[in-house]
Amino acid sequence: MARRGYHHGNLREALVQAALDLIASKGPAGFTFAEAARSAGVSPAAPYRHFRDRDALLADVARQGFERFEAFLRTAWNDGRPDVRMAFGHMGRAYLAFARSEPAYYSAMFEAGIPLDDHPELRQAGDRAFAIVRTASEALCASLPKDRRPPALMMALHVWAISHGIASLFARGDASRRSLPMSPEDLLEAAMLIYLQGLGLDDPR
Amino acid sequence: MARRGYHHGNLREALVQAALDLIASKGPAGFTFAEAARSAGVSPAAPYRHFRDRDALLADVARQGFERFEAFLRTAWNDGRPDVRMAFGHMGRAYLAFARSEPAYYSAMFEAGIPLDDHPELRQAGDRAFAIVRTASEALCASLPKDRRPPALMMALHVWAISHGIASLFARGDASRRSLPMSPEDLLEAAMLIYLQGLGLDDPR
DNA sequence: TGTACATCAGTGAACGCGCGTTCACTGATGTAC
DNA sequence: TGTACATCAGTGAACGCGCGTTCACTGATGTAC
Repeated sequence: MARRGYHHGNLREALVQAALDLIASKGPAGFTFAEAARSAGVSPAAPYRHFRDRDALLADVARQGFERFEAFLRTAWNDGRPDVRMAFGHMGRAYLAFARSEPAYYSAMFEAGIPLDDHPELRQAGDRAFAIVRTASEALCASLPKDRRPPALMMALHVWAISHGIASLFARGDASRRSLPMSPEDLLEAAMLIYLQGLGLDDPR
Repeated sequence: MARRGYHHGNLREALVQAALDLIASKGPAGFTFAEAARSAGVSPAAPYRHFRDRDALLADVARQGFERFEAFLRTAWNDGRPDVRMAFGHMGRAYLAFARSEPAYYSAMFEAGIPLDDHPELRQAGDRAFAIVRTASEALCASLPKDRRPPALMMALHVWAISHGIASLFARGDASRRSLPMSPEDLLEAAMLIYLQGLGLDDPR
């Protein structure tokens, strides 16, 4: 984070990184513009060159988070390889892995209370991440006989909700996490197995 | 909220109510001790007669929330009447109804980031609410043949997670709620039907 | 290659604000006798 | 029933603090010619 003279060189990114550190240690509400500036080694007025205000920075963090999340899920899904069922499982584990390894991003994305109506680019980034889950759900639905095929959108919403529920109750990295008699990953995997069985997708093993 | 002279008469409750209003409109982070005092019509020093500090008030709101939540779920479950399956459905709908009608409580309970280690009474209140879900899950599991009976605790965790996921993504009352092509209640009910089918509980209808 | 100048990204001092918290205090309440 | 007094729940003024934001400014960068 070394300054190279009067100009910082990379202040915008440094502020985002500082915000992430602050969010990680104090939650989205504990993050302040002034402290982000301080930890980037810059005067309190400098951030205004890059962000309209505090909320704009927070929204940008959330947007970047959704973009990383999308890329992360996409990689795990890997276009349904080696097979749809395995890829689906990978995606679920990736969801939890992201929430655990990037609690600050996750928190900015889902818990900062940013009004989506004021930040259309944020909603769109979130929609793009959800689209991965939806694509995966469509592939899985397509493997069911036509007469008992559930709506893929509904399935995607179910998967998202259970993943988010487990992540925010049991896998977040802060002190309000509940303890659990098993790993969040195992809990999610078991839920998915039962759910898919309910849809008529027999366990291939 | 009329004062009856020098003594307020009911300041403790008035502060809790003020905190709920503030949380409802600005989130748990937007709530301040000073503003709660102001809206209770009392000097900024008065709250210290009833709460050690700001966090103590917030934790008390969350604790009361869990107690109401527990009572609410208990009533909906109604000891498994008229039958276990219907009562289970009632409980699920009650979960969402609580999140929607009491967003401030829900937010204090699950999103305020209160460290559970510092507030054992809060963890206990949460555990008691969860116990309702667990009792209901046990009753449902008991109706399955012994050799394919899943662990009731796991089932309870699944139910809690999917309910919480749907509530916090789609049923919360603020601007960061996602829109949905169906009601949260229908989404949850469909998920539960599929899940129970996966466990081998045939739809009784 | 050198120079003038526009543009950009920072400074630093200042502001008003509301917060959490403390303090010595005082008005009201309730109880012992 | 009356009175003295302990206790309780409030006051109001004050404090130090860190915040978000603004302003006129200045140092650095890059580009036209």
